[in-house]
Amino acid sequence: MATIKDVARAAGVAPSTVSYVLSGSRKISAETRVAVQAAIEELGYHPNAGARSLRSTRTNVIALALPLPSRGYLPVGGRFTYGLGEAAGEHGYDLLLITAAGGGSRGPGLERVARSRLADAAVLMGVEMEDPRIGAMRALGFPVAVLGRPADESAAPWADLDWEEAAAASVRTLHDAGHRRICYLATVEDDIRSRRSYSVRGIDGADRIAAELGAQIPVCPSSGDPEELRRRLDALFDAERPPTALAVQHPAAIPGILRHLAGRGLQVPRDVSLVAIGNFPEDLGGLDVTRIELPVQEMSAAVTRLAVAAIEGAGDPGPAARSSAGHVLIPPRITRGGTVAPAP
Amino acid sequence: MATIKDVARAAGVAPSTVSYVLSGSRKISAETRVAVQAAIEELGYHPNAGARSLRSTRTNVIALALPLPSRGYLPVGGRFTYGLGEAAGEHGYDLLLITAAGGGSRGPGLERVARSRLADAAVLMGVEMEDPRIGAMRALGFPVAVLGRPADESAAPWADLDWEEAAAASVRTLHDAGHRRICYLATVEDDIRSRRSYSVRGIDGADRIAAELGAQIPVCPSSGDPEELRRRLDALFDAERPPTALAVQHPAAIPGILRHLAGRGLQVPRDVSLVAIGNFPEDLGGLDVTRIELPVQEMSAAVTRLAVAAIEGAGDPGPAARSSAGHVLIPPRITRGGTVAPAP
DNA sequence: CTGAAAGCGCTTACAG
DNA sequence: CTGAAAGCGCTTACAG
Repeated sequence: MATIKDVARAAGVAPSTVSYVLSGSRKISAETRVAVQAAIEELGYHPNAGARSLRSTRTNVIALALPLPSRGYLPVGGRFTYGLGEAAGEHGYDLLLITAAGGGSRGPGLERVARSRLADAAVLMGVEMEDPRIGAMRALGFPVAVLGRPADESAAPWADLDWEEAAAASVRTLHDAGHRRICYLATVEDDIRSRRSYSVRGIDGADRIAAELGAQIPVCPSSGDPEELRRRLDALFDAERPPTALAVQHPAAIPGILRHLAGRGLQVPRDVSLVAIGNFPEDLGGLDVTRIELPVQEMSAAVTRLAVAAIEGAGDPGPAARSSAGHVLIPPRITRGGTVAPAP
Repeated sequence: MATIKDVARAAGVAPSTVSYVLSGSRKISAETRVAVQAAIEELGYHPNAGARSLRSTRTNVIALALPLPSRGYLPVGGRFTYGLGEAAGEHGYDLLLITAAGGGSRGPGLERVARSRLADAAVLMGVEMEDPRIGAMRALGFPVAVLGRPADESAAPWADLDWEEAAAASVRTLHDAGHRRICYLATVEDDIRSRRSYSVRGIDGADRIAAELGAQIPVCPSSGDPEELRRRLDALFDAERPPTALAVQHPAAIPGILRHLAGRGLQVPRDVSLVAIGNFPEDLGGLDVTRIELPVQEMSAAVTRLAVAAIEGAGDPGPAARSSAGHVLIPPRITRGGTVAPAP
């Protein structure tokens, strides 16, 4: 593999000149610049990443700390990897994956990556309301950006769909259609128990809109086990005053829920209206559901921008600048489908 | 951040001794080993990745070259990232993502990563029968392992589900149930046109079993556009002699296909039998479909093992050893569900 | 406008 | 059993 010395020799200049041509941080005569670029092209030269990062303390890599997939959920993390990879690429960064379990025998991935300077920053996914990773990374002086909205909003820059408003808007849509017996089917209980931020925020939004409307909006956790979920639906619809509408924050379950309702002889939307919250377009496989989709591209772009800003601002500005770093709350957009009808 | 010098000072030894404790490549007295390990623990020391890779020409990173998601398919690449990340971790490697488009302004990702030694090897996904990436990496002396089964089977180590046999077994299952009008619904046409290996292998398997059974098994490409797919299904079932059974290699489309058949008044399996090929468990969202699932863990583990072997054997053994490197063909396992019944 | 030199933090022959 | 020294390939003050 060609080194900077090879390029320098081929171009008849000093290695440092090659470096300056590459970084553009010095004025170079057109003549030598052209010669250097020709040599680079000719030799297929790319700077050695290890040497560059050793010298410059920049790796041009962003680490992605994936959550473990919750039982019964699609591995949401995987769906973000494209969006994040592309966003990172646009800023000149590559993306290094860290699975929560990962690291093998080398210890917990995130801390190892931070300490060994394998990356310049980390994007944290599947964040919990009180997430220990944020404090840990801050203690190491390692920049992070959070995909999600933790309780302490000033602890780190973050970007998220506004799940509170998404839940509220879904319920409001159903309420506006005249429904008075609305049930909020929340995320799977594993996620609620571990206080994943989108779970908690969604439930908070349902509670908030209930208070606002002066309505009772019971919240029911979903289950990753399809059979268990069906039992809960049965319990709900076997009750004396069954709901006429559902707001559902468990995207992967939507097709199964629709099938189960049909199996009970309940037609959607004639007998039951439904709004889905936070699904990927593909989750529904062509089903025409009224929904709030997860804006993967927007979220990926936003959190990447924050990570890059955190890298570039690291050290320089005071802690004040770092904490008010930037918060991006993406407003939910509701897509009208065929699953909401006026209350019977 | 602590360096090897800090550790050496704290432990009262030379930096080289710390290095030897870390690598285990030299006998160290128990006393000094303990002292060094205590200092490492104390200081939270992790070796700087850049320095280490510069010196040792090993990064302990495997690059993952993702395919662009085909239109209408779930981003299959994302589903593999967990499996590959964990497998890599078990071998002491991290995973660096390269999206096909990726690299931003820095040029095509894979070649850049190879040339700059950001990784020790690459795993190639979404491979085509004649995939130019394989030759390109070979020319650079950069080890690869392929997730898929390209035409030139000796060009690189590869691991794949045996799609030919998967297709054949699916058709055979339907034939055994007495069906004589079986249609093979292949992958989306984009994938067929670009000759993605699983597309081609699947169709080859259908053709092979047709010849074997002396039967006509028409092959119909699927479509990423749900509406277009419905039109094709209509054309199929409006024909004079409509199929009584489908083998479907387009996992994401299964729920939509079942709904569309139901919409036409066709009951599965009473009127039409169906076998799904290559789906993830979550694709079906609880549907009880006779199917051959994609063995993500097995495939991930196998291709990672091949990548690691390619790294460790790089340079050392002759080209003979490299080309016969190792091919893992995973036999399909059929899971009986409720979508196959005897022919009417 | 360009070059020579130091040094980033490691690993690994070389020496004892 | 341990240490001193060279050097991996870059970047960036320092010098002209």
